[in-house]
Amino acid sequence: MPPGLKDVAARAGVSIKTVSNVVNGYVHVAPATRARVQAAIEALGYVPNMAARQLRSGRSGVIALAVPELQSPYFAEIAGLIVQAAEQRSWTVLIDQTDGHAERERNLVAGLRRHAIDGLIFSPLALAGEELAVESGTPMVLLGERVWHGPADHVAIDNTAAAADATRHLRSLGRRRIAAIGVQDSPSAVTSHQRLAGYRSVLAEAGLESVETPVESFHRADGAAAMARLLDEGEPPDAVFCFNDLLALGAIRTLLERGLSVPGDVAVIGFDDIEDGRFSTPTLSTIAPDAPRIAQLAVDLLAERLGDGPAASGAPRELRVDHRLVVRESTTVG
Amino acid sequence: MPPGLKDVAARAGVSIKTVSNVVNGYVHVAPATRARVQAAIEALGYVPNMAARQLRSGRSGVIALAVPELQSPYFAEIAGLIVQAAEQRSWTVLIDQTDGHAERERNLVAGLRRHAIDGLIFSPLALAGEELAVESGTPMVLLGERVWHGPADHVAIDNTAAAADATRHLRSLGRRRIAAIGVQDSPSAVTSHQRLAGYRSVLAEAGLESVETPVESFHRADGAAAMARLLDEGEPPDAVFCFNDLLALGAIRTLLERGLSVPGDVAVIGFDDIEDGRFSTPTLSTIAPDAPRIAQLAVDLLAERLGDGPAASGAPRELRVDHRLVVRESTTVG
DNA sequence: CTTAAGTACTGCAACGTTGTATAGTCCACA
DNA sequence: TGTGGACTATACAACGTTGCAGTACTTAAG
Repeated sequence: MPPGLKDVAARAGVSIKTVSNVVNGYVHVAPATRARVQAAIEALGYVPNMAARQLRSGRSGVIALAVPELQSPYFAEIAGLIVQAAEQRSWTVLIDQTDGHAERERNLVAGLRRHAIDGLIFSPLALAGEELAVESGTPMVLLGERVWHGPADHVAIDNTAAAADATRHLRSLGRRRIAAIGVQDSPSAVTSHQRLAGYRSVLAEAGLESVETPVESFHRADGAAAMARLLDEGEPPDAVFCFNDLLALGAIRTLLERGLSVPGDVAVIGFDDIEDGRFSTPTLSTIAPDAPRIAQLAVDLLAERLGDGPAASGAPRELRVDHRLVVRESTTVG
Repeated sequence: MPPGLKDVAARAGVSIKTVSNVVNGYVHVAPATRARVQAAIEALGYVPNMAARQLRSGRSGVIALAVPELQSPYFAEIAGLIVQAAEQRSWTVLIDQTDGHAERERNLVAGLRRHAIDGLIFSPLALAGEELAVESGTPMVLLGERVWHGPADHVAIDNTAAAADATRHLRSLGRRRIAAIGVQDSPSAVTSHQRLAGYRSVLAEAGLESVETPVESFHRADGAAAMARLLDEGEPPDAVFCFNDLLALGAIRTLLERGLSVPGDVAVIGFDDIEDGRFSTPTLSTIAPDAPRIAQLAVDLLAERLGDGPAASGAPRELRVDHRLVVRESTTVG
């Protein structure tokens, strides 16, 4: 019972199509007619029916963003930024939480929502490789490392280089027993693998022994538990590179709980530059990816694929985004 | 070009309507026919077109959740929980970030997306009172205090009582100069007003002077700045009640930076029980609302309004959710 | 043997929108 | 005076789905 073009047309004394033309800003409408139609629109409070529009055009104006979890500040930040970037194109963003479940992610890639969304920005956690390469008809942009030569564009920082930067920074403090927290075995844990590779390369270069601590997931509790294990078994480290900030905050918690000083006894660096790290005690050194740029590029890339222009169907592209080392108290001695 | 009922019908040798009947689980379909149709559906990979369905039925299967910002861990958590609760009813949740802009919130309430969503769960920040009372045709559930006798259901904890609990806890430590951080003047800042009321009531009861510190917004940086002002001007407090956990974490940061001990010199309590507070140093005492229940109730309430049952159009209801005091290191002396 | 009720299936119209085709008017230019 | 073009407006047909009405057949009851 909300008013449709029909009702507006009746009130303005014109045809349905003329109202449609006014709504869509078609140029060849007489000013007087336009004014009359506008008035009718205002009066009735007409709002275009998106379902009907989509049915005709095949476009919904909705893109989906799939992230492992919103609870994680990094993903929440990315989500916020992507919503903002999408707004410039007057797209609506449907945020999908996969919880890292492979099944859920598979459904997304298979295009279960095919008809409802125009495109997908996807930060996979459980899936990698060929599984992502399914061609679903819906344009997709991947966030995070390209893991296979699938049909999708992707945007990412150079994880390996960034991890090397972080490790090198710990090295530059003169630390000799540098541990890593965040190792994951699963072949799909690409982020972990790449950060581990960066870490290893620097240690190998320096001739230091690598100390690798596995985690279940990348939350504070995992970091705290991993740190506890590190302290209980064998020689304790004098520096730790955590594969994200949450792990680092958990690790710091354990260290302080045990009466150790950060960075005095153990220097800690994280990865992501979430806001927590700017107000924690000690404040957290970290690798800061250029998140606003990641969001902007992801949306732009999707826009190109969605556009009817020539760029709509080129080869998948790989966009690298800058990162920088942010030194804070957790690695500042003296 | 994705297959439609038409294509399935052709392949199975039945009418379009029969396919529709199979898809919708209509009972009077011969098993043999059903099987044939199912096979055709599988073979073609048919997926119902939601736009067309919505056009016919008026229902989209999408509800919107509007929160001030996803960056804030409390809202991120609520969002995640609501998505889960909605999933049980196979609803999709469209998350909308208002950034606390009044204009954006007004648009939501006015039903700008009217056609695209079946219902709205709304956590208002900039709007209050009559402005929320607009009848848009789309069922709405409010999160947070009922602020006016509008046409919407709402779910909330007893903010004032919870704030009183927090303040009483500080009082029970024997503290005498108890400050509040998070005061906001704006008439729409209902949350702030209610927590302030709870705080004041306890101080008045105890005959203590109330020390009220205003903030721009509820972020860590605001808490840090407010704490700094509190320390610079006048007699420093020996306890602080922050109106949310982010403010508290910011305040703690400032205290530690200045060499004060928490809770030794100043005890600090927050509000929301976000994960950060469980791993910060010191860990943060707080008021924990029953967030899963808030989410579940909000979705259930919306479901009732959306249902065609008798409960669809009763008087607006007000649901109270439990909270509890969580004591951690930031208020544990000795 | 008729009638009623139940089962299995089909056809048509409609949801609200927009692209295409078309028709009429008015002006300018040769 | 005719002809092309720009301008204004309209009618019609789809997009994919489902509600309703209806057909044909089967079974049960009177």
